[in-house]
Amino acid sequence: MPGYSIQNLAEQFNVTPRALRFYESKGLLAPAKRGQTRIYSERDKTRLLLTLRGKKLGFSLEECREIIDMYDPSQSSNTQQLIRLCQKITEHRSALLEKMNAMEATLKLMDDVEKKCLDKLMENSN
Amino acid sequence: MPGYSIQNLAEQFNVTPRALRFYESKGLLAPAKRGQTRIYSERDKTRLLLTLRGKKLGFSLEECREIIDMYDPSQSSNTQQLIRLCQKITEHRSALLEKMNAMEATLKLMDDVEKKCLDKLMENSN
DNA sequence: GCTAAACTTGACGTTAACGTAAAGTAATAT
DNA sequence: ATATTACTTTACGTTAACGTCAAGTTTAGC
Repeated sequence: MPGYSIQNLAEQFNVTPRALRFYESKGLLAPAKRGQTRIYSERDKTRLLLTLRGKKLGFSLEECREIIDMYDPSQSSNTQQLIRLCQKITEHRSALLEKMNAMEATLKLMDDVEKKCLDKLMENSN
Repeated sequence: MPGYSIQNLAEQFNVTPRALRFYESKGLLAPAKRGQTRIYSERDKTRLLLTLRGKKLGFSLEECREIIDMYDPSQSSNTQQLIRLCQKITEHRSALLEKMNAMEATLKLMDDVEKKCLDKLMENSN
């Protein structure tokens, strides 16, 4: 019997069931239902992974949904949609590259501070 | 006459004066005052840059403040504090590296989707 | 000296992303 | 059969990060 319970999936990703229901209400997940009970598929699991990944990068849930929906294979698209998708990817990529730059600048700063810090520690131990 | 007005600094970074006052209330900025009027120094400007950089990476303002305060040169520290700073840097770096991983995975995904997208477009044009 | 523009301090409003509590149902264990 | 446990929906509460007035003050131009 495939599929995960809400509690199970929540534990796998270290989030609360409430969060999963909330993501569903925002259109990020769409679990099947046996009666009232939610059953999460591999597709849901993947979308959850992508959602949390997006969050970690500072995207809003709305932005996550836009991205994930677009990339979802179930969107077998016509030429117009494919072109639009390519455009969107370019867009999203440049947003990511901006973040990448910010990240590298921050890492560099950290290295500098660490270096100065270690230097001072050497002095202090003289 | 050195220093920037609130409006000027806000425009430089494309944020609102309200945001700058808010950041000040959260301890991220500490502009001088000529009477009632705020005057922002280069130090304030740098701290603002770091704040916005942190935000872009998905850190909260509180986290930004913690990081920036710690790295601020005005914190000429004793041995204990220097050791603590080194530890914190290591911590922050691993948080950043996690984000970096998420970012690379996302870029990879984008490349894949783009490739499939272009393939389909080729088919469609046959 | 007066007006308009830019600044100030409250204080309340708003959106996102959930938390939490209430009240009910359904499956499971004893 | 009943009690515990896991699930459900509904709804109000909360925090972060500002936005948006309102009401007053200070500075710059004429």
